[in-house]
Amino acid sequence: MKHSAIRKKFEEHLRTKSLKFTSQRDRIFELAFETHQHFTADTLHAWLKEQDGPPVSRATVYRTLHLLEEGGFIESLDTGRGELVYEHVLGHSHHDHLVCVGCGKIEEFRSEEIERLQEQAAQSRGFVLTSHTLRLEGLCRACAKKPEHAAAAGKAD
Amino acid sequence: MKHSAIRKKFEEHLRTKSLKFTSQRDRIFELAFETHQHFTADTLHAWLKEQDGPPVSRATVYRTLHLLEEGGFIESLDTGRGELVYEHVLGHSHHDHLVCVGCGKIEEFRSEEIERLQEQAAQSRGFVLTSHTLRLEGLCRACAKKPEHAAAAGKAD
DNA sequence: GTACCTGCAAAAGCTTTGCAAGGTC
DNA sequence: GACCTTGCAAAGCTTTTGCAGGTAC
Repeated sequence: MKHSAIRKKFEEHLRTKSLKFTSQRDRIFELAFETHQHFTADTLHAWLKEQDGPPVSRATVYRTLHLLEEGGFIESLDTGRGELVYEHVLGHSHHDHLVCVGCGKIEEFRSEEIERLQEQAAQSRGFVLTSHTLRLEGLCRACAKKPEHAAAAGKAD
Repeated sequence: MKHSAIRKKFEEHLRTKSLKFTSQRDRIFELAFETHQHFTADTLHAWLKEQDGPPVSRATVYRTLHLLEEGGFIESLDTGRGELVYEHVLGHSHHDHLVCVGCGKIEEFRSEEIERLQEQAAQSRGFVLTSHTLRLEGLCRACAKKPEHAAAAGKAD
């Protein structure tokens, strides 16, 4: 889906819920869809500060992020330590994450087979799936080579 | 692995790191391994309060939980909303989670095939896996029947 | 006796909320 | 003009930390 189409969807979403299209929401939306990185509310807030426009409060960032999440425009996943990370979703198909515990890098991947097996596992237990999170943790190629991480690569204990 | 063996391991772990075996640690350890549920630090703290013994501070609960996690006795997974949930691990093989978004129930499951595919996906991207988290979200059989959840089961909106 | 531990209470970090002023439709 | 939004600052949560007294070894 193209950026302009997604943007239309967003405006439409706001209209549907009789919400206003404000400049703050516009800027937050744009940043969320311009980046190809995962970001936290705080990161996005910092990006806004770097921009030319007037400052946007942290509260508004959080509120808008919720709005976008509810609307299915972005998704949150957590770093594991009390912080939510967002990524845009529309125009960007579903995928899972490989997280490097050495450097924090996040890679995305997708396996149709895993998706299928998940569906199957859920069904056999009577669940109707709405979403899932698969997070593989380990060391990326670069970190696995570093001596200080050699131990972690060898064991699971 | 039997409870007594796990307990020995725990005592040994403490000794190895020249840490003391205190009554607080003992009680926290016991609770973590007695339960078959997932628990938060706060839940465990509440369980301690219900017991006959003297109260144990929240700080100690957190500290001991970290200790147990480091030692590989328990694992944490997050609910998705700023709260860590623990479960014991030794004497309890690896598994993934099915979480009901309707009632919060957590079911465990394991699929060898998914495990294998994960390994494969990681390897092909140069990652050495240390752990993973697979969390399927949806509605359990009971919740899927409830009218207030019917919508969620059908759509992703 | 020497670390190490504990409890308390305060602090920290992320996120949410109440309220009055301001913007959108 | 009505209602939704914003910003601010304060509060809410879970988790962490400094310190003084207590405990295991």
